[in-house]
Amino acid sequence: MNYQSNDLKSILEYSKNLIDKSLRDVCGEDLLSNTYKGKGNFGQLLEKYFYGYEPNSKSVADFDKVGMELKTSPLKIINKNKFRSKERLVLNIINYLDIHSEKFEESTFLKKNYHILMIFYLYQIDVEVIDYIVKIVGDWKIPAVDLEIIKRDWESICEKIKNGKAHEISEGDTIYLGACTKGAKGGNLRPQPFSQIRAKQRAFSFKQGYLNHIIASLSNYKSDYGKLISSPLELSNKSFEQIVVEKFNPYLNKSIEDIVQGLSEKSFNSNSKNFFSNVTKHILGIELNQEIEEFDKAGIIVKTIRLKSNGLPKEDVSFPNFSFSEIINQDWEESDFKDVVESKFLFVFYRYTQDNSLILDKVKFWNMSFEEINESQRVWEFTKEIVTQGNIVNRIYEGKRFTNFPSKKFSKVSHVRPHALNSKDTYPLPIKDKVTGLSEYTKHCFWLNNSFIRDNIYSKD
DNA sequence: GCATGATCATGC
DNA sequence: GCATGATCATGC
Repeated sequence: MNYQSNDLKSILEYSKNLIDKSLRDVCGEDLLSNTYKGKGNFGQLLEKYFYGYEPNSKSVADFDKVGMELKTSPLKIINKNKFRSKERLVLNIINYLDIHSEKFEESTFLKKNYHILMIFYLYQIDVEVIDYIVKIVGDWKIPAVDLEIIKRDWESICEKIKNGKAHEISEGDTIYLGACTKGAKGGNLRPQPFSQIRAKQRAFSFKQGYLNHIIASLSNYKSDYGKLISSPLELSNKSFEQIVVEKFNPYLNKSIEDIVQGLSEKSFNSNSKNFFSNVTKHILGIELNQEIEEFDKAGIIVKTIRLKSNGLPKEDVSFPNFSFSEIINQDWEESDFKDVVESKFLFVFYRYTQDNSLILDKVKFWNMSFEEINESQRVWEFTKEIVTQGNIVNRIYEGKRFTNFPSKKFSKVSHVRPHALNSKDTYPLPIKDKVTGLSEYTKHCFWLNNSFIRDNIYSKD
């Protein structure tokens, strides 16, 4: 191979040859000789045929002489020449049995993933792996501010293991560094040191939003992001969540009119749909035309809730519509709804007073507990079952259709309801509905029950 | 007053 | 043209 494995510059220069090329372009001869059997993922093939070493899962870095790991990851294209990550980046497997005795600074995770040679290729459906085109090759290290957040993420994952709760770990527990399930669908249970309960195998991962920012930093996109935290020192005695919540403190119990007082009416027109999102940005000190960098990196979902004076949220909270034909072919582990319920949320609660003014009441970060995630899975499985059986409509009464989708009575956490322009705004049904014979149905989505938001998010702690 | 089905309005 | 956040309408 045409590089020196003990020389960073040499490795990088050699790697740049991949840009805008496929594996077939750069190592066609070796590939097409009889050693390549048309099998293997992109990363493995790249290691073997381009870098000339056998894929390994050692706990030392791939280019161990220079302390750099090799990671490959797929991109999707959003608008011409702008790339987004197709998925999270899966890092090393979490060794439940050993990790509790590690310190972050000397951890396997940090040794292996602090310095990464990132190779991003454009994923295309129905294209052979060796024909994927590499788009970005970059020498990347964890930035100092991110390192503080990642350190706390790593520690909180360890803490759960130390408390005998490895089986309750969720990606929503943490900010940038997740612990994603890895291995055979839902199976692959492993022992943990401080509990008899076996836990799903998990690996450290950079969340999808975090990867988007790595991509942006390596490809010099002009960014329209505002930062909440500019120096690692700010994180020395406060967590990220504390810092964010404290920014809301001066506005607590103030009316929405007081909060936006003196600000331009154009941006703070209370009829505008992004009004509350603008108010949140204002409170956090972010320009209105900017996105909040840390939230985007962490995939944090901000939900503004208005509580009626009796404390019940005025509305349930909706999520993106699901496709009927997709859900019947998916497992829970790969479903979009699982990603949603394993996200971290920022809830901003306003409350209507007796005289009908709206005041900022409470702000909190939240993610679903283990039991609530299981409950969401039950709702999801039931929904899948109904669509699979063609059993959507229960009866028609006075021209109105009543469905079998899981209602609020089915689960205290979540229910399924229409979410469409009108009843004619539909997605195709993979199996015709038995009662009506319909082959398409009004778009539906999963909702969080307002009573659940009151009892398990607003009222707790 | 709530649950469920239905629909609206804006911005990309 | 559609996703998203938000709201309406009706019957129990």
